[in-house]
Amino acid sequence: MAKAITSRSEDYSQWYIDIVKRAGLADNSAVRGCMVIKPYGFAIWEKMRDQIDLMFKETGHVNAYFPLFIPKSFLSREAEHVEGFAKECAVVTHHRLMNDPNGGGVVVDPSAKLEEELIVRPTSETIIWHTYKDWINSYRDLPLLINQWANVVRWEMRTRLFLRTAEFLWQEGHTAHATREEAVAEAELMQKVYADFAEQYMAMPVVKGTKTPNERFAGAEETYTIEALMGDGKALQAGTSHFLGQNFAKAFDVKFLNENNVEEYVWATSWGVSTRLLGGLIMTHSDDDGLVLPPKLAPTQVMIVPIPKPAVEIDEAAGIIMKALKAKGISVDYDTDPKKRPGFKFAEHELKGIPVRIGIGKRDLAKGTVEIARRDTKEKTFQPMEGVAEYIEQLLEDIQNNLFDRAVQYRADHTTSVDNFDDFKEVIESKGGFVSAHWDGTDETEKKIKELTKATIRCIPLNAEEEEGACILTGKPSKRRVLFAKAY
RNA sequence: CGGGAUGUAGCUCAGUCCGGUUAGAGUGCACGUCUGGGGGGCGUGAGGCCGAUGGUUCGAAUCCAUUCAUCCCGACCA
Repeated sequence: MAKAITSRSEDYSQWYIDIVKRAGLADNSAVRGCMVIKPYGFAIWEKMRDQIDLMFKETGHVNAYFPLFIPKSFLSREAEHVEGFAKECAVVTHHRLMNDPNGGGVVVDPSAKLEEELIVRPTSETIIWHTYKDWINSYRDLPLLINQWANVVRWEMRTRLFLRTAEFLWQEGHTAHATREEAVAEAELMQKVYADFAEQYMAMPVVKGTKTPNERFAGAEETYTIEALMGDGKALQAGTSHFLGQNFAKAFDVKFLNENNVEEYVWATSWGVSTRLLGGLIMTHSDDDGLVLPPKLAPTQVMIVPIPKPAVEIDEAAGIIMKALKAKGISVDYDTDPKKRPGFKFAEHELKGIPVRIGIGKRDLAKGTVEIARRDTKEKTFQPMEGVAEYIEQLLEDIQNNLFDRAVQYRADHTTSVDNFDDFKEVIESKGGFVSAHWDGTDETEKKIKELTKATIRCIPLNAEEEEGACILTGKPSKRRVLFAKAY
């Protein structure tokens, strides 16, 4: 194993790949664009998933599961939707293999051609709304608040571990409502749920906003987004929530009778976050020594390392500490591997982002203390054995808060307001980050700016104040600033 | 789909230009040993149809052709 990972300043992209691989999060697989999520990476995903799932249930949603395959014809029911996804779909055309009569292994059996091809879901609006038609008849059937945890496939041209893979894991919520207002409220609520999760658990600050028509989800009337800023100054769309209007209800003929016995189309939302969040987590906190995990999402929050190796007194002290930590609901492990040396273990656990390390050596024990090292700042202190669990409980909270504060500060330092196009280009090209600027509200201007600078409008922030201004490109009047950035 | 590159040990790569016994290194792995407060030292060992196919040649990892795959940079995207 090489001793160091590529430094962030040297090659950010390679640094990211090094972290993912060396920390044991994921690997490339035999299938192009598809990754193997390794146990440690999956453990983090499980922590995230469990928490998000809890938050969904607290807001009244239930889980269900819909098929992986979607009849091809479903995709063409909603015109914009097919436009948005058709180019990147995997298609199942046959259902059987046979031995090659020429001895070349197995080949597709031409007689097993499907009557109608099946699409491997890139997202499930169509199959779900086809199903909802049967489930919804009356206003009493509404709202329908359903989520599913699933894998989806989008045949991307270029992939990156976690950030963009051909197959990825996600959740997709699909809700049906009696009124426009209620559906809009739902879409906004889920954006808030995502933002709360990102900030309180991932310690990743996000900007809540709406997408421009150009960046909107295919088939949506409004897309609410949470946008995070990564360590290289690029933005990451971390989660989206869509108000779908009546588009899917009309495409799949989903109507209900209201209280006045009048037939109406249903109003819809859909919303999702994916394993991409793991990429965001990595790029928000990690450093040149490896992964840095916020305590709330760390599979192991505390690692105890015996120095230099396990021994009776050390094992005893470790046992006492572990018991006290576990009683507080803190996950802790004791690294008893006799073959590996302390220095190796320190580096290894730092690489894996374990928030707190406790070093116990005989020298310390004689003084009744242990060494405590925090991952986020690399600071080490000596603490008395007495009350060490309370100290660590507080320390984990401090680390969680410090990571968030640090990320907020970074974002503040990398958010720039500009009022003319020269400054805009300069900031996008050199400093990066979010650029707050006026825009005339047109598709053409947005596309032109993207062409010229590669920056896109990440969102129209929810909290944007009304402010008279002039579009940085065209000089036309604008009522508020929007956030631009280069994005993943 | 355009542009660029690479396929040799589990991993990272040298060797290829200029063909010549038995294909190398580092790291990882196994065993032994001395160690032990920030990625240890020494010793021994296992591990390869040099991406695939076909050619040229007395002889191919090396030259030629074809092919497959992967990676990077673009356009597309959560």
